[in-house]
Amino acid sequence: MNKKSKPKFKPYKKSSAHNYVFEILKDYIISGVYKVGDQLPTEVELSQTFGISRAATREGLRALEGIGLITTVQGYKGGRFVKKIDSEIIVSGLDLLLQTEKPSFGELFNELIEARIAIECVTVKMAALNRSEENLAAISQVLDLRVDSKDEFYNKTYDLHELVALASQNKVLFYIVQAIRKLIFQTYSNLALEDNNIDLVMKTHYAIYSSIKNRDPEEAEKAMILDIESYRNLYLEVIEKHKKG
Amino acid sequence: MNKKSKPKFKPYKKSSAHNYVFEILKDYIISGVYKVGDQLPTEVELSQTFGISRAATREGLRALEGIGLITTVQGYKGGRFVKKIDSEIIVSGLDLLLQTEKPSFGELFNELIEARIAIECVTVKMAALNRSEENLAAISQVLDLRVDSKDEFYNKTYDLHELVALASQNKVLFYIVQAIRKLIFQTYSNLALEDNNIDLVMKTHYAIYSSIKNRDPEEAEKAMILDIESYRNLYLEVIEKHKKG
DNA sequence: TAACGTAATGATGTCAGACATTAATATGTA
DNA sequence: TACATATTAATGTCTGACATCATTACGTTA
Repeated sequence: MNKKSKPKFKPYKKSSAHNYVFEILKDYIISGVYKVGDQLPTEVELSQTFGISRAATREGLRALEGIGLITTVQGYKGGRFVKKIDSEIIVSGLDLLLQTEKPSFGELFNELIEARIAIECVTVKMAALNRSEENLAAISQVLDLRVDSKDEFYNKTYDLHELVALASQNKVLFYIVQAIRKLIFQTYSNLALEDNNIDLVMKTHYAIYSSIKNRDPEEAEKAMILDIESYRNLYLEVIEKHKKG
Repeated sequence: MNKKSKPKFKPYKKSSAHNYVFEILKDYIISGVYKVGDQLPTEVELSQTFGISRAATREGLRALEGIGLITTVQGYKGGRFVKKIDSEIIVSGLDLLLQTEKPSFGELFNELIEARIAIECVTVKMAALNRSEENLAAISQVLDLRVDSKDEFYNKTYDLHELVALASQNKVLFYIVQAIRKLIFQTYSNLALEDNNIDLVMKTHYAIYSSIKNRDPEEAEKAMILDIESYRNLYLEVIEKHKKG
């Protein structure tokens, strides 16, 4: 949003000042008055328009930062900026939730993989039934990408599963799939995967693609299970080595 | 935690003061130094032990409040208290995520219900396979509860689906089921459901129970679909009336 | 004695105003 | 041209005072 055409805020009445800042700005962001990447007014401007102190304003902004709606940049050309809302804001919460149970390294991994199998088997079936031509083209494009390194390969994998979830035409499931996958990769990112199974994974990916293309939910599910299970085994091998080494 | 045996914090060095407060206290809460319901030291105490100002301390606390880890109580006997971490911290994020797409009332509802069907069909099958005797007893107990009012009835329903998800023995799926259900109920809580279908719901609930008891995943899935679909229809009727009225 | 009003208490909430820090940019000098 | 320095505009921090809120304690009165 252009800073010159900024909206006029009403000064606050009830509730606390900091909470008022939080609520109002949250509404403005959600309703799109401030869009992704936009800079919010400065602390001083906000406190003036709200008619409250800078300290209270900052507390409200800090809460907004906490829920992941804005980021803060210090220095010249700094300020508060509206963040892109993506599945990340679920990931941190899900992580907290699971950590409170204090599961072991392997336990958590298995539960996450099981959850992936459970949900992604559904999304891949839905994708086979509901996918558009655009969905199919996008998936095909990712499969055709030239892969030069192991890392690139796993990034590509990342995209494929997201695109499949997207093709299910269900946003709820799409975000949940994303969140679980992100959590897995961020939790176990320290594990360096071997690249001896790349051929297998490429086969299963192609099987997923073609079953979606052929609108064959049963085949799609089988391929998805194979794919995720092969991932699980890849990781489990490394985890085993990790324990021994 | 007993306030008298409070941990000694190291004064902060790098990163910002408010962020230090946020990170340290978050760690203390996650690692269980401060447990659910415990009162944190007061702002003044914290700022003294951290060696920073009250203002910076408050900002850190506000961020902790933002992510839902603590609550603030004003007045005598007030203070900051550690909140119970439950699926609520995903619900708000998921809500934000879905709102950004600006779906219509009915669109969102259908996607949420579809997601429920997708995931709860899996959890109920897993429950049929993995449930313990304790799980079964808990479900049975909820079914036997005397129900005096419509509201009570729907609370009971709430418990049943949670218990089934719990019986799947997968925490990830359990929390996700909880989150989706909470989001539905909080988004559509203004809709007063008719009670003319209670008999049907009780039947499907019993069917869910007995198929879990008999360790019959196929029957369990069928019953679950019936149950959620009947819910969907209940709501859709009301939504239709809502549009007309 | 019981009921009610009021003061004390201890926590968070708010304020004003100063100065520190940070990082991009502009400027000046070798 | 390249490098060092000053400027600038934002957030970061500090201090110390006062306001508000909600529980508890107390004291007065019917």
